Amino acid sequence: MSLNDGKAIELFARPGFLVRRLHQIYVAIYLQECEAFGTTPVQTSVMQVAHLNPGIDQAKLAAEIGVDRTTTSNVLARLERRALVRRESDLRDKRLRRVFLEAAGETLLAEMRGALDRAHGRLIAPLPAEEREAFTRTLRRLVEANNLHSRTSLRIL
Amino acid sequence: MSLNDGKAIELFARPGFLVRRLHQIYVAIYLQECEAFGTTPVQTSVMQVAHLNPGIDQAKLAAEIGVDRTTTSNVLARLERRALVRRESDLRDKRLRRVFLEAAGETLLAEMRGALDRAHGRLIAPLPAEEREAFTRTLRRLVEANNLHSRTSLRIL
DNA sequence: ATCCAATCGTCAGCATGCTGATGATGTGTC
DNA sequence: GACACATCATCAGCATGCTGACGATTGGAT
Repeated sequence: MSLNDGKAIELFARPGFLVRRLHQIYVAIYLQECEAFGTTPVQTSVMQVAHLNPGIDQAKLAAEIGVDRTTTSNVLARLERRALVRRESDLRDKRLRRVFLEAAGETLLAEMRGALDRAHGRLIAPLPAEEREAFTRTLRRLVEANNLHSRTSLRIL
Repeated sequence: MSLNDGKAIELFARPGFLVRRLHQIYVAIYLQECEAFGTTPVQTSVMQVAHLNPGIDQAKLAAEIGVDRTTTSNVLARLERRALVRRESDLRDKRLRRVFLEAAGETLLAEMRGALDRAHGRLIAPLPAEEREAFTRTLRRLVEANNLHSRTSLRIL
């Protein structure tokens, strides 16, 4: 049984199955390209959001990347342990913990830039150059249209 | 900050980020549609492969769905606990544990058919009907081309 | 016959993700 | 001012995924 023998067609015609597998593949590619940095894809997303939004609270940060608050909290704890990120309780609203990217985090993010570009590039490299942009746009379209289906939806204005 | 304000464009132009998010969304849709069955997407894939290949060993089953042996072993243990699946040691090659879908598993799989179709359908429903097929084909193309990048590659003849 | 390399299943350990629950805090209403 | 309700962060618990390691077994080479 293989990709090409009829029996497996079932699974390989399923967009949900293929998306799971493609995600898995992206993680593998990322880990190859970013091995030297010891980070994960989600950790990188968290740092990017913290870079662009210094002082954002955890719940808003979670909404930016579409990960629930619990997971985000855990990811931040790991980044904080490595001193890439800092969390400060808000003095006015004591429920909030505000997130800041530390200097070490800024440096790391800058150094990762090339590896990150390569990782994303390799994922769609098998497509003809003229189809890559369209594929990414279609992905984005599906993500935006289906956004509300998952518990922690991305924030959309 | 939102999907549309320039700052977030960064992440939303990244195919890797979008694939992670779309996978997350598919899981959420699956769990809505298949809530009554108490299964996960991977458990369903395992059962489908066991249905089509009675007596397949765990390693080959893992390769069929692109999940590593350890995870597959855990998934099978859970399915076995629910008596949906049975594992038998091979008498000739004692390293192997052969997997069989139990009658209860066959029944469940049959009952899930409609919900599964709906789940996969909803994922690509936001696309114009004439683009859905092409999108799924592109996904498959990327999965096949990048297959070898992840540790547990899918078996390809 | 004996060693060697490969394979299989499992273990420990870690990182994403989810759920439901809880405690602390804010906000709005009356 | 008191009360209900919402929001934030975290906890426990579970399911996917990965890595590196291990013992058991197999098959091939010598």
